[in-house]
Amino acid sequence: MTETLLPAADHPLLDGLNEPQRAAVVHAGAPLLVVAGAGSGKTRVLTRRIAWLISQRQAHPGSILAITFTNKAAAEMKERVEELVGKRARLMWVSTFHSACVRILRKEIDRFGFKSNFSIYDAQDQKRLMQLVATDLDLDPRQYQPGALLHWVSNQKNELKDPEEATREAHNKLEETYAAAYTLYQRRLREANALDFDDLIMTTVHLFQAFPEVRETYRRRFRHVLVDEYQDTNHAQYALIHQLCADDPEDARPEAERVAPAELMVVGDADQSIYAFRGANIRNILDFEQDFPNATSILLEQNYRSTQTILTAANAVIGNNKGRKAKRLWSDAGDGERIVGYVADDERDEARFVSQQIDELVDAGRRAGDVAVFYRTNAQSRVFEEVFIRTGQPYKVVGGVRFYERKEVRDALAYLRMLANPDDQVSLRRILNTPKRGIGDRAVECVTLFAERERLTFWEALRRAAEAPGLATRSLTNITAFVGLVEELQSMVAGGERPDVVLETVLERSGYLTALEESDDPQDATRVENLAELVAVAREFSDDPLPGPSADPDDVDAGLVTPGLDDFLERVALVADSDQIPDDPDDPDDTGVVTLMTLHTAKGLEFPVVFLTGLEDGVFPHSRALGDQTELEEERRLAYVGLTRARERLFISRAVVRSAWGAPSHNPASRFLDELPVDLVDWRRTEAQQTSWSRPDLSSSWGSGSSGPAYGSGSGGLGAPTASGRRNFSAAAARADAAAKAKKPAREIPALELGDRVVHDSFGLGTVVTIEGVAEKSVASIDFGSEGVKRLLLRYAPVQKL
DNA sequence: CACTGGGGCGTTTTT
DNA sequence: CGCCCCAGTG
Repeated sequence: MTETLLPAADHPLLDGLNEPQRAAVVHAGAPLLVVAGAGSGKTRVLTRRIAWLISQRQAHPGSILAITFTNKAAAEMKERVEELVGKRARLMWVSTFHSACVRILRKEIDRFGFKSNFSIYDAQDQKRLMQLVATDLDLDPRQYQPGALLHWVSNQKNELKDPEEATREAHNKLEETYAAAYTLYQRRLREANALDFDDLIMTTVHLFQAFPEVRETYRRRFRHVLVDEYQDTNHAQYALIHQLCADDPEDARPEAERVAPAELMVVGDADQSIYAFRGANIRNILDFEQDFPNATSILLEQNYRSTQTILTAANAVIGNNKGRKAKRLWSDAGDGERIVGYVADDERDEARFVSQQIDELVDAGRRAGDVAVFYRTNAQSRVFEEVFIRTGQPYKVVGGVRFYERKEVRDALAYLRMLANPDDQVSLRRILNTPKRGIGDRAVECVTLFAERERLTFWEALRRAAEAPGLATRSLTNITAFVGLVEELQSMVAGGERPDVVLETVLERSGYLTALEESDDPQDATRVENLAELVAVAREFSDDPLPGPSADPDDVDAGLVTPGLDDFLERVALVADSDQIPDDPDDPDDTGVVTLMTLHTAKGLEFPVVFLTGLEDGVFPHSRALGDQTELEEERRLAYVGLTRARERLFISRAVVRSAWGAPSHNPASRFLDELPVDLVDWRRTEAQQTSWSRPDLSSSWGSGSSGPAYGSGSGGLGAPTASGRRNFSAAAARADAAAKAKKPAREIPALELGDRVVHDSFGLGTVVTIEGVAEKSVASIDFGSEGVKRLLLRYAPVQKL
């Protein structure tokens, strides 16, 4: 199969590539595994290969399917390929597994009795639905928590097991109950014309299995399949790829008549597999050569990202994992600077260290946007935020409390989802009485019973609520009004109105916006703003044409269609955390902001300066992984991912004492620290240098070597030690302490006015929204941005006017 | 029917 | 410590 034009060695698409990279780009024929170490230029290889396929091997762009991990990665890849080969690139399918499956399912799922406007249920929707299921089955909520049930269900789906199979395989009471919950859960999903995340993949695979002609259609269509981050695929995703790209064992036709399978290239790095907890199967990449006979592999070990120091450290750590394929990253960028280490007294001290280092870096000419701070769990971001606010360091947290998880945003989207798919029970129930319109639990109960008896969907039952027995007249009136409202809105959607217009109308006509505006809860002002933001998102989305389903291959622009409500909902359902990363990188005018994120979110990214924080046993590696070799190795891979994000400078830190939910605990150093070669790390401060004995005032209350905050000379400024280092404190003592703290200043009440900027000891920077009362009794509502709006009694609140 | 307050929980990581 | 659920009251 290699009679394809031998690459002219100087072809521009091969410019600046090393030998294995070139080989991957021009490879033709057999399935190819590219084992791409961190920073080895795999994105470059992927984009160049796609461009090569199109321009050198005459592949039609529409015959290319490229799977990436996030939508953002997909958009970037598409853009880069477009730069190389022009607008035709738009016809490619570059997307996540989930988006690709949705696209297929919208077209084909009617064969399974779903309608193509199906809803996509996220974690919260799933939980609600599972709660309904558990109630229906009379399950003891303590023994069978929705979360645990869903976890089990998710595993079944990732293994492609439908409820029947799961039921057959249940061999004890527990499993039988789980299987029963799975069965009913799937039935409810179907009734709601909804699929959850895992269903998107599983259903597509089942569709291909049940309808060979459909599978055949896509096998014919996709001549080239490329999968990024292959180490993080689960079994269902593997099966999907296999259906598209392996020889079809069920195809009985003679060899000559069969469609040759697509050319497959997967790219990945087993050392960066960090999603086993959600079903990713590291075996997919390790066994690639068995799964796809006569596959070849190419190893990319030269790293173009980091200094050799950073790579040596990363190699050393990952080397402690058993049974991995040998791979050693190297760089010719030189050693660079040593890694800087710091042992902090507590998490606050750690954050202060990070902040101070960033200051120094910025003074030395570094952009704040070059810096990222990583941590193991989202909760750890908080103290960094507090300190950054105090020091005036602009930052951005990626992930955490997400925009799309806010109550008001979810309410608004529930309206839209219910309009697009009236069977969507979860969304419908959510907004039925939001804002309050006098349809309470009693009424809902009546309608539910009526629906069950008459075998109607919940929506149908609402429309025929007049026939429902036991419904109060007032409830019926309210329901009728609601049904009228919905039908009116539905006609808008049916008329093809733009998503942003629909959204605005929904917010107006439903009274949702008015309710928020009239509310005296100060948080609701922020909610109005968030909804305005959502409208803006919808508007931007509506303005941007999408590639249509039946694009004419020869006229790229003819294939573009105006996005509809379904498209908008789909986009919103499938966004990832890392899709929201500020993408400034090289704007010289913009010095950017420090980025904070979890290690998981950091995958696939790189930063000139990286702070890897919280390196403590119990934090990272996480306590739940400590007793389990497999999980510990996954944590180690996570460490490897973190280390290899750094281009030039790497800082590592830990805190001796860390307070988790109010209670301080003393954490030993992370075992990963012991795995770093000692000569690579410049420890600016070690545990031995801590001055824990310097606080005689606390000697009576320290149980086991807790050290109070000991500030570096001169840098203090935080006054007396707080209670954070103490342990064994009763709640009463803590309260008394807080009271004393509040009383102590006996300070005057700050004279605040609307719009004043203030700083609060724990909420940080805020803006005064309202003022009520006078003197001793004056209460201000202050918007603390990500912390929300707080009502504070100014006499006590630790706020200062700026 | 709506709201409030107490009590009991629990936390990894996320497409 | 903060969230969510439930019970009791206006």
